[in-house]
Amino acid sequence: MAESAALTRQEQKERTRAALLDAALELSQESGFAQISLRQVAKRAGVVPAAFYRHFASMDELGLALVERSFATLRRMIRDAQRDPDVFAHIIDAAAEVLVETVKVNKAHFAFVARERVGGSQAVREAINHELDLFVSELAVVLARLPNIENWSSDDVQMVARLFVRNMVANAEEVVEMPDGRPDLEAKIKEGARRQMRLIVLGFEKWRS
Amino acid sequence: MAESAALTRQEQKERTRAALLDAALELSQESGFAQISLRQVAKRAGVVPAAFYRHFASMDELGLALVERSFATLRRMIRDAQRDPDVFAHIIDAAAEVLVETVKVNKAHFAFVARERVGGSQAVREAINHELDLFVSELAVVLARLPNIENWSSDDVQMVARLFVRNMVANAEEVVEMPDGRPDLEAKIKEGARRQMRLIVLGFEKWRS
DNA sequence: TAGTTGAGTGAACGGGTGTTCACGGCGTGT
DNA sequence: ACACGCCGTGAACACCCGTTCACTCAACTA
Repeated sequence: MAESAALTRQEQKERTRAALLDAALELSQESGFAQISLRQVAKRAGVVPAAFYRHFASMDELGLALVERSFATLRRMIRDAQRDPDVFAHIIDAAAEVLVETVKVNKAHFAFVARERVGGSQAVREAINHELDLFVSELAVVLARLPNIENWSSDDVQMVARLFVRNMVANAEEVVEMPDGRPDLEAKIKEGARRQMRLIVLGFEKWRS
Repeated sequence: MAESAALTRQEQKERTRAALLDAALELSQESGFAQISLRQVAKRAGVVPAAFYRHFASMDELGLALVERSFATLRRMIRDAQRDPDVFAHIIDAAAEVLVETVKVNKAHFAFVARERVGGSQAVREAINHELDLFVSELAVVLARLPNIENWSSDDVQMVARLFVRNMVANAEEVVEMPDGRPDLEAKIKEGARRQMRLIVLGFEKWRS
């Protein structure tokens, strides 16, 4: 059975674990994580159901691991975007662009987060909302340095950050629901996101308390 | 003829149907509509599983009936609010107030819509998103008559309506997730919704194209 | 090299699932 | 007063589910 190279015990275990995570993510795209079964996941991963327990104590635990993995890619998206000088120059156009593109590439992860944020088990829901709260706070720090905002109360900044993240999530949901190979729809979503953000930013100047 | 007990055949049937709908709504509050079973619903409704089929061909069909029922209460909320002269006078404060109060009273229906909008079966999801699109269009008609908006393009008006409905849905989700008997949290959500709407409205004046 | 460890196996269990079917009983139209 | 129609019944079916157990056998360790 030695295909490529001899695998150490640890490598093999990690590989199976990853196969289980991939299988679960894949299956949950079709019907939602909450409705897939341990047996389906094991089967798709090419493993007997009992072997599942060598890696996770329950489907809930696997779900939490998936949350972590999904938010890791989300954070990477933000980090990469901040490094790009074009993004800072035309922040709104870039944000819409980056959002749609990244969601398209990591569709499975975003679909998982969007769905399970409200539809999942209690534990998974709480984990996702906690991560999103962290995300709002991170964005608030960035926003607080913008010209029109620098002397707002921190409550107000937090509010605006929530407004943005909320819309980001909603736009991500739209991209996820979007059928493949429809560049027209994609452009429409991008344009919609851009205009919504511009409208919100326009309100910045006149805001008081 | 008999005033108290005797029920006509039709009345009795409708009563069982309603019991099934109520049972499903109740159970879906605890764990989500997609994870409850036909047998659980029948049991809670006080009926044998096979009897279910006298009223619905499948759980999916029952789900669609629930979507209809839930949006009926949502529409009633808007209709009632428009009749109230106070609402037109202080439109934003009133909207936040009405939203939170109505969601609190009809928690089950809003929870159902919020969850199944993204987490439900394909058919249920599509039905809900269709209803929400109708709702956006209705709101767009109302918004188009506002002073700063009256000569916007219809695309722009639709965009703003989407922004509002999106936030309404998100705020409704928050109220639904809110534990009972926490007037402080409730006030916070209300205040957050109010400020978000004010910020968006501020952008109206300066909007072009 | 011999012994230990632990990832993966295959079978078995008890229980919940959707769906079907013949049947009983009661409101109903004749 | 009678026969019909239809809602609800209870049993049966064939599945799929999560979980357990003793097991194998290859990678590791001493």
